[in-house]
Amino acid sequence: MSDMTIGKVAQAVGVGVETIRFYERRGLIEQPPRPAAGGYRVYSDETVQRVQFIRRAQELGFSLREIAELLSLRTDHDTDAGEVRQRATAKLQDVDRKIERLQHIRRGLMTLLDRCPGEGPLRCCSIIEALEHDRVLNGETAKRQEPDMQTVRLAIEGMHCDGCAEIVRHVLEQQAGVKGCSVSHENGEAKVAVDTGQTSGERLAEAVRSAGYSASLVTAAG
Amino acid sequence: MSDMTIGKVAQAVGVGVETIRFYERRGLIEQPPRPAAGGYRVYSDETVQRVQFIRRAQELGFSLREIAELLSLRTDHDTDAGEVRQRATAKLQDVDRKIERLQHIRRGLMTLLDRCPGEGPLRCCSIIEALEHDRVLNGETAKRQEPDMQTVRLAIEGMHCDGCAEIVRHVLEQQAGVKGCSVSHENGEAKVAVDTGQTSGERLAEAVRSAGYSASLVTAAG
DNA sequence: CTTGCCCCCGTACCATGATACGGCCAGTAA
DNA sequence: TTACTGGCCGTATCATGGTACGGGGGCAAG
Repeated sequence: MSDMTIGKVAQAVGVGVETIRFYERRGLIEQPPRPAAGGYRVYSDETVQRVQFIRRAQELGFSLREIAELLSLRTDHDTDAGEVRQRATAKLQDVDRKIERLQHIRRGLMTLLDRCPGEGPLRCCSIIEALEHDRVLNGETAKRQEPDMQTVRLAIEGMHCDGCAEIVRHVLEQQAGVKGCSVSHENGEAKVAVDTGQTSGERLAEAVRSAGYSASLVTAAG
Repeated sequence: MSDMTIGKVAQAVGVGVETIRFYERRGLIEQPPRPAAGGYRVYSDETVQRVQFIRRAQELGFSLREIAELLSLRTDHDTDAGEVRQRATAKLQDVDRKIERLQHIRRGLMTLLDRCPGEGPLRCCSIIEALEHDRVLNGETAKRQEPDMQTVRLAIEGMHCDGCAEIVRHVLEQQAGVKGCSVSHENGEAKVAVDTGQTSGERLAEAVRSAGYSASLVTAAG
């Protein structure tokens, strides 16, 4: 399958001709010389492989710039596999950050939708109201240096043994802003020392819920 | 705090002057007329509110285009609050899709990193190799109709009671491709009926681990 | 009255990943 | 030979959310 025109390559990979040319301009693939005799450029199977490489790396979240680096690593025979691994790890962290950011957004939207009446005149719309007056999300922008430590109590159902309590403690301790916590399966309760500048009780409850328990904030002081 | 210059507005909200102007060009905020007497444009507190609205909505993942719509909804007094809620719901779904896509990417990266030796010459690099030859991700492109059902066994440590087993079962059942499963805390084991076209044993183990247990694939047939 | 900071305005530019257009030429089939 | 498809090439455009620059003018303090 060597000796193809650009259109064949595009078809083989399932992308547009313009896309191939775009990758050429970006230096991701080499443009074969135009035959001295004139006529069309001759592409080989190697180009197809390379474009497929690019597409697969894109599916993994790598940008074209990063893919260019991966490609040159691949060509450079001094490259250690650890170098590649390191990039993949970095990308994984990158993806994790994006996911975290989106989950942050998700929590904000959920909170608004929770409070929303869902119908009626606009002046009753809690969403618009929140956008007008509240700080909707509390992470990220609030880089407050002085932590605002509080103790939050969570009522947790579904813990059947100390092992469960142990797991809940583990989950809570992994949350940002949690400085310490104690969990008791006898009482069905967790006490969490938390910097409310970094997280909120509701978020902690959500974390516990996503581990498979039911959790709710105990609002009354104890 | 009315009667401010554009710079004051920018400062009050914590954005650049150029950003305000950009929003004006995009029709998100109205540009006050230049005084007939000449001099600087006079901005009011309302502009500050409006820019803050925009920023908050951005934090919730709305694009400027969508925010423009929200703003005009807000002005239009015929708007029902349900309209706003509907947009928020749509955005939530949007965010969920993005999260899913990223988690898909994440799984792909994890799979690659799992198999990766981490050092040595490049020809041993399973990551490069996968990009060269494999279909790295299996969702989305591979819409295989015929499921490839198998039974996977997981050895799980840390389940102290039936409640734990219950939770693990719940976690497993939420995974894509899982058709059914049984979990026993006595045996420290889960048997999962799974479509390996949609997920992998390692991914299931990972899911269990992220719920706070330790899990490993039982490779020997039982 | 000068210095220096800020506003005004239009335009250009950044990254990202393509897609589109127009004019010309190469190759091929009827 | 003619017509049609498709390669070639440079440039422009799209969406997204801004940032930057340059020339000019306003405004206030020293």
